[in-house]
Amino acid sequence: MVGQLLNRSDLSEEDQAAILALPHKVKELPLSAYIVREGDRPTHSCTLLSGFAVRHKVVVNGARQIVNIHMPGDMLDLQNSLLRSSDYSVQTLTKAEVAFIPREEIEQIAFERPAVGKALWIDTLAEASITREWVANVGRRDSKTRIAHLLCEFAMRLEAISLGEQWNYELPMTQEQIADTVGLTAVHVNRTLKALAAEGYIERSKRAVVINDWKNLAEVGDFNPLYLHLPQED
Amino acid sequence: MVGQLLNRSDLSEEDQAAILALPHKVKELPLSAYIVREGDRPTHSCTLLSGFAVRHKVVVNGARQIVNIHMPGDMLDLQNSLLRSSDYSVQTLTKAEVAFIPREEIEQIAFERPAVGKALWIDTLAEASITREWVANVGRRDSKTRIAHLLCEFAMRLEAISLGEQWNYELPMTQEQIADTVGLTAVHVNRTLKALAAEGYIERSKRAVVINDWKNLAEVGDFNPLYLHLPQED
DNA sequence: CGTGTTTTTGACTTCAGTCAATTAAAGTGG
DNA sequence: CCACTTTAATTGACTGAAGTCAAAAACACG
Repeated sequence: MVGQLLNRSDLSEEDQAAILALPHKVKELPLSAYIVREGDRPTHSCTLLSGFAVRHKVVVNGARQIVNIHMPGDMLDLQNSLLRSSDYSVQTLTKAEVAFIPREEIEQIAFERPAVGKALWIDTLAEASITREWVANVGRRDSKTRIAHLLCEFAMRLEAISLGEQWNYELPMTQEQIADTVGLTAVHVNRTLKALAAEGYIERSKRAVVINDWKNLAEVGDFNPLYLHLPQED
Repeated sequence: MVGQLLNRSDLSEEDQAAILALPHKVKELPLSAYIVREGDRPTHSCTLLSGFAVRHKVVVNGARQIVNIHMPGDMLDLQNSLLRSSDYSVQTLTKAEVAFIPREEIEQIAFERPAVGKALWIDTLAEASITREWVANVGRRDSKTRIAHLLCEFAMRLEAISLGEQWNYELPMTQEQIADTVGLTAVHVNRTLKALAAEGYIERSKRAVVINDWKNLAEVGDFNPLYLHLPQED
C-alpha cells in the first residue's frame, strides 16, 4: 500500500512507518470471492496486498459492468470509509491477500498526518480520473479501440507497480470479464482479440498478452497515459 | 459552495465562514466558454456559483464524451488542485458565474480544518460514485434506459440543490450534448426522447422536461438514487 | 478420464449509426 | 419588426457494428 501511494506522492519515513503500523488483519481470499457487496456498510477499509480484484455494478436486466480494476497496492474502498453505503461490489479475480483496516483509523491518520491525507486524497483523485477515462472508452470508442485501450492501461499500470515484464503480461480475466469491463459481449471480445492478434498488434496464448509494438497498440487504442497520473516516464 | 458541501456533511458556523472567507475572484462566463482545457495546469480551483457546465474528453476520431455534469455549487476541478495536469476540459452549458480560488488555499483549508477537508473529500468520493454509475449506464444499458436514467439523475440532483420544480425542469443541453453524455448519436437521442414521450413517461417542449410518473421513469431508467449519496428523503 | 468452464466459430438479428433532407427556433443586424 | 443566417430538432431510408443463439473445440482440474 505504501508503495502504491509513493507512486504519486512523497512520504517521509515516519509517515510510511505510521501507515505500516496501522492496525489491520490480513485475509487470504480465493478466486471470485466477494470483499464488499453493493449496499454494505463496511466497517473496514481494505487494501489489496496481492492478487487482482474488480469493482462491479449490476444493472436491471442482470448484466454486469466492471467499473474498476484493482491491482496489488490499491485501496479497495476508501469510498466506504467516508460514505455511508457501498454503491458497488468488489470481487477477486484471482486468489488475493487483503488487509482490512478499521475505517476510523484511516480517517484518523489522514488528518493527523497531512502528508498521508494528501496522498490518500491524490489516490482517490487518480482513481476518479481512470473512471472518467473509462466513461469515454465505453461511450465513444469502437470495440477494437476499446479493447486495445484496456490492454494498454493494464500494461502500464502493471509496470507502475513493477509487476509484469513490461509488455508481456498475464491478463487475469476471462473474456466474459473483459466484456463486462468494456461494455461488449464475450463473443465480440473474442472476435476483437483475434482481430488484434491477426493484425499483429498483440500475440496471445491463453490469458497471456504480448504487446508486439507498444506504439502501434497505443495508437489503435487511442491511449494517452496522462489520465493515469503516474510519475512521468517517456 | 457551502450549500453543496452541507448536503453531504455537517460543518460548523466557523468552518462555513472560513470557506466563504477564502480569497477568490468571481467571473461571469458566457455559454460554451471553456473554464479548463485538457492538458492545462490550472493555478486555481473553481466552483460553479450559477449556471451549468460539463467536463468532457475528446477521443481519437474527434468524438466527444461528456464525463460529468456540473450544477451550481459543484467544485469543477478539485482534481486539479492536487494533480499535475487536467485530463479533461470543462465547458459551460449556459451562462455561468464561477469563483476561482487559488489551489494552495484549498489545500491549506483542507488540512487546517479537518471538517472542511473531510467534506471536500466526501464530495470527491460522491462525484467518483456518480462517474462509476455512468460507466455502468453507458456500458450496459440500452438507449431508452440510458436516457431515462440521465433524466432521473438530473431531476434528483436539481432537487438536492433546491433548483427546479421537482419533476418539472429545464434540461440545459442540446440533443447533441445529451448524446455526448450518454454515448449515443444525436439522431438516436431524438428518437429515444420521442419514444419516452410517446409512451407517457415524460412530456417535453423545447428543453423542458416534465416527469409524469417518477416511479415509472425510475423503473425504465433502472434508477436507484443510492449512488448519489444524498441525504435520505422520503 | 469425465465434468464444467472458457474459448471459438458460424449463421442470423437488431439496435443504433449514417447520410441526407426538412422543419423549426433562435439570433442578428438594419 | 422583418429578411437573413445559423443552430437545433425531426424524419426517412439505408447501413453496419455488435448482439444473439447455438454448437463445437479446447482447457482446467478433481
